[in-house]
Amino acid sequence: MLKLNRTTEYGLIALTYIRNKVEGELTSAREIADRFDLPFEILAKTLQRLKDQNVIASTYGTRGGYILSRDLVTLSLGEFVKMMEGPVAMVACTHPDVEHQDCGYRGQCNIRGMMSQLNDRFSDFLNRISIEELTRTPLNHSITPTASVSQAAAAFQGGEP
Amino acid sequence: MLKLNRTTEYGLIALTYIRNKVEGELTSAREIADRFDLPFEILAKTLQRLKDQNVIASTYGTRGGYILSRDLVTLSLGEFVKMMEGPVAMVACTHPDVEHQDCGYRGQCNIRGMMSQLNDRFSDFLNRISIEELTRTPLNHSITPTASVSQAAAAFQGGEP
DNA sequence: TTATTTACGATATCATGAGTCGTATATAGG
DNA sequence: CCTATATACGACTCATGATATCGTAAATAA
Repeated sequence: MLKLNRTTEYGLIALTYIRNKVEGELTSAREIADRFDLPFEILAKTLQRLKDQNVIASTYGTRGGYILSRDLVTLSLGEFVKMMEGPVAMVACTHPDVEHQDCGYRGQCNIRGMMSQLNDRFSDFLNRISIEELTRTPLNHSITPTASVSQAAAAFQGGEP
Repeated sequence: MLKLNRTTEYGLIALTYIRNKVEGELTSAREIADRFDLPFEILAKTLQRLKDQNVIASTYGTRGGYILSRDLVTLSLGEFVKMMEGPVAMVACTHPDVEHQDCGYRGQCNIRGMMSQLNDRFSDFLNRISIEELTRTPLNHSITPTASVSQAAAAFQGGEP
């Protein structure tokens, strides 16, 4: 179904929340988990991962927490997804990072070339979207039911599933 | 990892093969399964699905098989994936077709608006790619090891996973 | 009548995503 | 020094959905 992992979603929720904090204020995993009703352990791991990738920085101890440590303008969705989920590819067997995983059809696949091109275009699509853009909120820390969904429905391709 | 279903891949392999047949010649599921070493039952179902969606037409009986019945130029990857896998969305909960599946975070989600926009852009990306384009092969029925993979690797974003 | 084909549903298997549990380590504050 | 609150990290279980398999029906050419 081509959807993002939960961890990626949690990461975006967390980053959106953190980046809207006043400059210099720390955010704990507990705070975010409570605020958005997310499973604490998973969110904690997600944040640790973001810390490993130098997107956020951590402070140990009682009043510790996380703070933004990277310019989100230069962080693309492609890079972000890669951090969260590993190599991005619509078709795994053509992906350079996964190439050693021989799909077995190597010599008799008639779409490998096209799929490789498709992967490129897809990764290009993801790389043109910045996390800065994606973590903007109309209102700060917004709790918006978002009315724009109906527009989305209109723009979406028609036809029955 | 944002990858296509196997059925979608099988469908593309099949369509690529079928469209390169000489005009009017039928192709059986067995023929494709044998040719590309794919599980027959699944491929058969895939073809039946494509037939239900009027992409190909079927002929019953001993010398039966499938033939193209739709202009692939007007068939987009977005539409195709939807046929194969159901509603396309990077984030399920914002998708109009899936909206009734309340994710539970409705009132307290800070990314719903952005995710809805992302879904739109993603579906736009998929809709701009035609299946005609995607099922072209450099050589007919090509069995090509595709050298373009190295270019793909170069174009791909760098950094370690 | 038989071999070959599409058609369709039910079920089993398996991979992986998602979540849980347990423990270690650091630090602020009393 | 002690305790509450954090991050840090690994091992494990569980649920879901993708993938594959099985069985059977129906059509048609030879």
